[in-house]
Amino acid sequence: MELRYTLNDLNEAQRNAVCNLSQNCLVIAGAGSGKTRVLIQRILWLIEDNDYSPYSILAVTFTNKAAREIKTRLSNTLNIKIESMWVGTFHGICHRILRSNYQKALLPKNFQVIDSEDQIRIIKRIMKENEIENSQIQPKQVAWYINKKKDQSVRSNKTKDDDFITIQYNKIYKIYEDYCNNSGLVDFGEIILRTLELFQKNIETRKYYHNLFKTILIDEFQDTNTIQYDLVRILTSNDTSIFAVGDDDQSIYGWRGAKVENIEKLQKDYNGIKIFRLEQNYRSTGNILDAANSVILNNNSRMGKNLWTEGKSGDLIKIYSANDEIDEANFVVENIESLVQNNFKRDEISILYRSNAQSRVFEEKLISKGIPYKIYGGFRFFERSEIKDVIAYMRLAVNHNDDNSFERIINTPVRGIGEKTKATLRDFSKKEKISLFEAIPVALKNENIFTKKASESLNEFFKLINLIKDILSKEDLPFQINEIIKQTKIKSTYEKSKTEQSRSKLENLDELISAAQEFLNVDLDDNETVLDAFLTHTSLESGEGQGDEWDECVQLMTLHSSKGLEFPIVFLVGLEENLFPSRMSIEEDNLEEERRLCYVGITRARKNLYISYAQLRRQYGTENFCMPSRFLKEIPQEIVEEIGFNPRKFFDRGNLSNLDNIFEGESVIGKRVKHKKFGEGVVISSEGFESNTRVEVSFDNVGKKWLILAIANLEFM
DNA sequence: GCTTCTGTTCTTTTT
DNA sequence: GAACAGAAGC
Repeated sequence: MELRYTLNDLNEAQRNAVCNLSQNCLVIAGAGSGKTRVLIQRILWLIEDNDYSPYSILAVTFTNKAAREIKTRLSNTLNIKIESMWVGTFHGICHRILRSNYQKALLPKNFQVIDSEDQIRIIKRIMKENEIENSQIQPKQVAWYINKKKDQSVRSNKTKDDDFITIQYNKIYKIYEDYCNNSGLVDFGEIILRTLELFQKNIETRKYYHNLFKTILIDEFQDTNTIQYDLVRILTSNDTSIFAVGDDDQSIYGWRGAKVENIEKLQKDYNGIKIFRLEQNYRSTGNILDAANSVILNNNSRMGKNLWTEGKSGDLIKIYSANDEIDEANFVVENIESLVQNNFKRDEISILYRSNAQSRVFEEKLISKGIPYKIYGGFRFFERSEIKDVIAYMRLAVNHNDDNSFERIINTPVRGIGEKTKATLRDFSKKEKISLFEAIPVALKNENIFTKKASESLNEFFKLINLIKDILSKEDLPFQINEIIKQTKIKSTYEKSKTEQSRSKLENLDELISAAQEFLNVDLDDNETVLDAFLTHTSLESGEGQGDEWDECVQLMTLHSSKGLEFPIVFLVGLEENLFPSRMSIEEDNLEEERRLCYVGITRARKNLYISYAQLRRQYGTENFCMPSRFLKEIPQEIVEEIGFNPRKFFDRGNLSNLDNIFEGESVIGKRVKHKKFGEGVVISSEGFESNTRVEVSFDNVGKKWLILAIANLEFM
């Protein structure tokens, strides 16, 4: 049945925000107050009641998932070509703009988007080739530095050399920039920076988009970073209106450069902006809301807001004290089983955790009980090595300058081209100033550069890429991919090895073909082919929604990816110090963002919230005793029901008795201790302070272990 | 040049 | 525990 557009089911505050003619609006909306709904209704109101063209509206979301959701909901009401609407992430929108303006943006027509893994690979190679090998400089950190610079619109020629490290960073940045330019590659940060520069340098282009976009709507505004803000700024003319929706309490991407201050900046830069507040929550029970409110109250830097509900207080929040991570998973999965028996659907239940690595235990338990589940994020489909190999073949065939793809596949599957041959080829391409791929035929003309065997292999490879180029001009995408997998011998190589791993890789390759199948009826922009669109899709989208389309799955994801979603039942797991809040954030004193993440987690729940923590957790191969997260203590005791075999009673804790005396001005390192289970040993290091103190003990019989002093109950000898 | 073994290091979140 | 790098042996 087709839904009709109506404003009737909005409350007054929501309706005020949706229907107003002020040029610029800022909606500060708490969790569950109908934020997305307001955004969608606003778009509909502009189109249906104010004669806006659907294509004159730019709506920016934070994730692809959110963009898809908005598009789906709009298409239920509007009878138009939704895909052509400007709804997407900053990256998606900017990419689309770059495609149509590639010449002005100084990009080749077939430029390709690379993901963070590619970026790190390139940096690694650059460091090796330029002999910048120093234990203090890690590729990951260099990538982080470059991305940060790009987020501040700082090009490599504008960086400042502060110390030895930054000198090296800047040197790599410069080479990396040249490398990407020569290879026609664009990373995530570059997509945004290029677009901003395009508008800065080309007044005509800027004017074109000023005329195109009458209004700009931005979801999750608290998560915009500096360059994204600048981009919004440059896209607004005197006639453009802004509609920003955000919640400072849900700002959880500071580590990626997000600036909550942008909310205040917006109020300064857009004079007379009208502010609306949505504080009535329609999602959660009173108890869940109380928990969320009391946790977030511990943060100092807040704009201030208190969510309320007309609903009932509901069930108590259940907090389970697990023996270890396996016991925790048992608890969660057993409860899921009984919930499903009580007529809850599996997709109404979610398990939320702080780090991706935590998902494994839950997966194993769910599999053993035969409960379907779906994991969001984590290992992304398109990031799997076998998938990236196939994509690299396609990319190299499309763009011969793509040295990164070349390096990836030149010897995958193995064809006898080793380090020596590669090095010779690299030298040659550098000397001739041509790409690695184009260097092959030229180099082969010179006798005796390579061994006879290497020459043959290179020649074979050259022919193979040309064959793929030919394949890509025939039939459709699924056929092409299937053919590539065969011709490159990727398929036969995996088929030969009979391991479980190879079998799953083959399955993934099949999934890639079905992903291509779904791509056949995609809407294309100007200047774009199906192949272009597909290759972009593989780096800009994670590959969610692929494969298992059975909708009734238990939902597993990190707290970060849960933002914007809601579930009747939420299991919030791993509430332990050093895990959540994470060790990094404790060390860097970044607890407020971590607390906001907790707030996000709690407010995902509509009806029932289960929280759990383990007293012992195996991590990175060792056993660690853990302390309950400080966030647990911030939830009012009256709305909590503590369950579990051996409740830790974290509310009463905090008294360290005799241990305090031992610490008074004296180091524990070197002291001999006795543990009930592990026996005797020597303390070899310690970190943290007060109730957070952890010590590393080298036990005589069981080796080294990290223990939490407050819990381990060590006897000092 | 390829494969296998061993030792080392790094462990947060994502477009 | 996994991913990676380097060495040894084929």
